[in-house]
Amino acid sequence: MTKNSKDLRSNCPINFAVETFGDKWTLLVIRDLMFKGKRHYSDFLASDEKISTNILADRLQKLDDNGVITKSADPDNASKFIYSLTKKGLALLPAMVEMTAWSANYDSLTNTPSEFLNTYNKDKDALIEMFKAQIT
Amino acid sequence: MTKNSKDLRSNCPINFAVETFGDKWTLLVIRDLMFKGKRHYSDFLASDEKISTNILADRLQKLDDNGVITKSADPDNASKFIYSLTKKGLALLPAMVEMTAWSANYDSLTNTPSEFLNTYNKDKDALIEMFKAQIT
DNA sequence: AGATCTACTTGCATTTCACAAGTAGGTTAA
DNA sequence: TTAACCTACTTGTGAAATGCAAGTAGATCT
Repeated sequence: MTKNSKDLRSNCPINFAVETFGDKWTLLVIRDLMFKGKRHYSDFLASDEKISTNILADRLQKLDDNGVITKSADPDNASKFIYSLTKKGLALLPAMVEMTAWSANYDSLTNTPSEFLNTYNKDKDALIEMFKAQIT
Repeated sequence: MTKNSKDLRSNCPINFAVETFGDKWTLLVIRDLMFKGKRHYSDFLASDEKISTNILADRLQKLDDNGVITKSADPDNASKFIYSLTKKGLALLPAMVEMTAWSANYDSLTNTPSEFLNTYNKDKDALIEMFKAQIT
């Protein structure tokens, strides 16, 4: 088993995306890292959607395996770990912004701030840069 | 149960996206409609990833229920149906393009044409318009 | 009219997931 | 200094989703 033989169903790029985050939970963890500044295990557990702890542990591990996030010791507390997006994870930002815009347009109950769509419609690149600058 | 009470886990836009296409198969069906011109049940069944027929029937139904696709009789063959993207489904094109670009950049085995990334880097809007024009 | 095509449904075994409980190491407060 | 608590998990068990094979009903081709 070499580095690149990951037993994908196909080499289609959309399939690669699906194999990376095509489930009910992974994208929510990425969202928490990207837009909500969450960094610790217990932060993710506390999200609105109530992810269960075994699923969270599994998804964090898989995201790490796939190079989307990294796990490091927290210098402020030896019993905590800090999870962060890698460059590869950060590169999902444009896709996340597009998904958010789509939902804002088609989900009548969405809680997307109206300012998001305004900026999205005026200057999409600026919106993406704004989020990028804010992610630590 | 009103039209908008869909029992979502939250009103987060990313969660809405996940509830719509967050599984191993739905995005592949959308891909086939968007980029591969597939329209009939048997076309989707024939994709590289080998979706099984009960899962395909279920996903087509859910996409129809969610207003992402429509199902109509085929005027050329009374035993066939034509599946098409709605406006809501077509609106996923920018997100699909971003996901494709991400995979093209980070999956060494992806079969994305190099021309895709060239055009994406030069003029993203033009790329999206090009695909939009091509979807019938 | 019989075979084939098309879009499914049904049944069953396997895999994945959700929920609850348990655990091991580190931290805090008395 | 030790007991309670915090943090990041793992384990067990039942429920749900999935995969595979077979069956079906209406339409079409020959």
